[in-house]
Amino acid sequence: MNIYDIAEKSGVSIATISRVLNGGKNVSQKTYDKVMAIIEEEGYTPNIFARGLGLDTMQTIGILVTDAKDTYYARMISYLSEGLHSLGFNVLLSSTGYDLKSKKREMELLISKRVDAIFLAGSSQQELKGNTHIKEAAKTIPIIMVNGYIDAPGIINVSSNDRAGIYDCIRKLSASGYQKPLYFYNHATYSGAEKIAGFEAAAKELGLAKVKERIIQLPDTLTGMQARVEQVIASGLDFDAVVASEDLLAVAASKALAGRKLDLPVVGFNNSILAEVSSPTLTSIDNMLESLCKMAVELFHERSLGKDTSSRVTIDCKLAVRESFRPEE
Amino acid sequence: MNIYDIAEKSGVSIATISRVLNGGKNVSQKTYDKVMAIIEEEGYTPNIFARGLGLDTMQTIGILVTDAKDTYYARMISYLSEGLHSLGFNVLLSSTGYDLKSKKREMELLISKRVDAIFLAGSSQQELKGNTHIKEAAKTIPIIMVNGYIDAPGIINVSSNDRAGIYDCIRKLSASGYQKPLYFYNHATYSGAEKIAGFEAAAKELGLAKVKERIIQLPDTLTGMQARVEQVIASGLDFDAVVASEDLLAVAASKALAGRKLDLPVVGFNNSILAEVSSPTLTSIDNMLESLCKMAVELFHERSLGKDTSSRVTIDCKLAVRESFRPEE
DNA sequence: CTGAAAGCGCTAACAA
DNA sequence: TTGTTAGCGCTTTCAG
Repeated sequence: MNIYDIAEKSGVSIATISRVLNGGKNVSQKTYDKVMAIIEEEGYTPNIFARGLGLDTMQTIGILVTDAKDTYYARMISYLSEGLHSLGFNVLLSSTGYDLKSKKREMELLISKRVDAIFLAGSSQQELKGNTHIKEAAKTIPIIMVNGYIDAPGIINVSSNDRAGIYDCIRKLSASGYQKPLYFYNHATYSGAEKIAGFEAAAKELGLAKVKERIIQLPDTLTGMQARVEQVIASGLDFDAVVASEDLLAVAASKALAGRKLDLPVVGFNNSILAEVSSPTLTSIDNMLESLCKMAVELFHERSLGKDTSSRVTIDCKLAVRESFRPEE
Repeated sequence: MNIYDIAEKSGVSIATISRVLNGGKNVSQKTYDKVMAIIEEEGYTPNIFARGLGLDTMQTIGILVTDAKDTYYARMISYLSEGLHSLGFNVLLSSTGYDLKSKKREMELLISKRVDAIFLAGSSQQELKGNTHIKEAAKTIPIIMVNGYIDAPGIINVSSNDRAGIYDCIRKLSASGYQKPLYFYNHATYSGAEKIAGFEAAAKELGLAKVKERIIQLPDTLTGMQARVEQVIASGLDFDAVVASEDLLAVAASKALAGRKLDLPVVGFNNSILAEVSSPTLTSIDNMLESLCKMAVELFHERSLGKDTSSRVTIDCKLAVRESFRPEE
C-alpha cells in the first residue's frame, strides 16, 4: 500500500495525497476529507524511508549513555525521551560502556543513521581531556551535553552545579558543628571532578590539613565499598561526617558506620530511591535531574527553531533533608 | 557525498560501489581495495534512507516499556539493547506510560517507523484481558513479549516462572516454620496475577483460611506503603512472614516491622539493588532478568533466521538469600 | 567481474 | 486547487 494506491482509490494525484499527508495546506476541504477517509479506511502509513530520503530527516534523536541500567542514567533517558517525544521526535538509544573507542563508534553510528541531534547523557560521556570526537561531530550535527561541559561551537551544555552543591553541603555540615568531613567517590568524570573541586574549596576554608587524604575512592560493588570504608575507619583517620558523590556510596558508608556504632552525618548525592530505602534514610544532594533534562530538551528545541540560545546553562542543586543529617538553622 | 561521487572518484560504476558496500561479493580484490580506500579516505557513509527505501528495513528494533525510569524496566532496556546491538540492530525506545490508549499509539508509531520487530518489555505492557492491538500488530511484524504471555500466531513469549517463584518461596518459609505468610503487591499486571496465583496455591496447601485477606495491595510511594503495612500490623491480622511482589514493597514492610520491633522473615522480588541496600539486607526472588532478555533476543534472532523456534519459553526464578530470611535445609 | 537502468515511495518545484 | 515530473541515494536484476 503506497501513495499511488491511495491516489488511485481517491481519484486524485499523488501530489494531493502528499499534501493531505503533510497538513492539508492548499487542498480543498472536500478533497481533504475524501482522501483522509480513504487513508484511514486502508490503514495506510507513509513510508518513512522514502520520506526521509527526500527530507533527509527522520525526526529521530540519538541518546548516548554509558550504562542504560544505572538508575541515574535510566532516569535521564526517561526524562529526555519524554520531552523529545512530546516534540515529535523518536529516540534512538545507545549504551556505549565506558570505553572511549566504543563511545566514538556509537557516535559515528548514530550520525550515519542520520539522527537529527545527539544528546550525550551524563558526564561520563565526555573525557576529562580532549573530546575531539565530540567537537568534530558538533560540526555536523547538534550536540547536547546533559550534565557535561565542552566549550566548542555548536555544543549546548546543560549541567547541575555539582561543585556548589558539595560546597554548600560542607558549609552546612560545618555550621552544624561537623568540621572534619570525608569525601567518597568512585568514578573520575567531569562532574566527579567538579564535586571534588567543591569539596576542596570548602575544606580549604575550614582550614583542614591534608585535604587529599580526605578524598577517598571506593570500589564498584556495595560490599567492596563497605569494606573500604571500614578500613578507613580502622585507619584512625579523624573525621566527623561523610559526603559521597553518589547515594550508593553514602549507603555503604552509612552501613559501615552503623556496624561500628558510629552515628555521624552522612550525605549522598542524586537524591535517588536508595536514599529513601536506606536505614537511616539519607540526606542527599538533589541535582535536579528532571529540570536538567527538561532544560536540555527545551534548549535544543529553541536552537533548532533558529533562536540564538545560551550555549551553557547551569542549575543549582538542592539538599533533600532526611534522617542522616539535619542542618541546624 | 554519495555513491555517485565515490563511483566517479573510483572510476567504476555505482553498482560496483554498492557491491563493495554490501560485502564485496562478485568484485575483484583489486577493485574492492581501490574502492574501499576511497570510501575510507572520503569518510563516506551510505545514506540510510535510500538503503532503507530499497530494502525496507533499517535494522532497527522498537522497545516499548511503560516507564523507562523504573529500575526494573531500565535493566530490561539495557540488556535487550545490548543483545540487539550485538546483532547489528539499533534500538528505538518508547516509554508509553500505563494508559492503554498511549500504548496503542506508540505501537502504531513504531510500526509506521518500519522497525523490524517490537519488544514489549515488562508484563505491564499487556492488558489482563484483550490485547487485540498486540495480536493485530503481530500479523504485520514480529512481536516479542518479555515477561508476558499472549497466545497468538507470530508472538514470541519469554517469561520468568513467577508463579513457581512465589510458590517455592512460601514452601521454603513453611519448611522453616513460618506458615502464616502475608503477600503484598501493588500493580495488577499479568505477572502480578501469576505471583498471586502462586501464593494462593501455596497458601491452600498450607491450609490457610481466608487467603484473600492475606493478599494486600499497597499504594505507590514508599511512605504510603509503610503506613499501610503499619495499619495491617495494627489490625491484628495473624501473620509470621511477608512476601512481596517487588523489592520496594519488601523494604517498606521491613521498615514497618522494624519500627514495631518485629523480627519476621521478609522476602522481596526482582533481586534488585534495593534488596542489598535495605537494612537488614533482603532475601529476594531473582527472576533472572538478564537471562530472560538474552533469551528473548536469541529467540527473535533464530526466528528471523527462519528457524521454527518455540513460541513460549519460561525461566525459573532463584532465591537470592540475604539476612531477612535464610531457609532451613 | 562490471555496467546500465529500472525501481523503491515520497516531496516539492513548476505548470496548468 | 490540482497534476506532472524530476529528483533523493541506494539495491538489484539483466546484459555483456
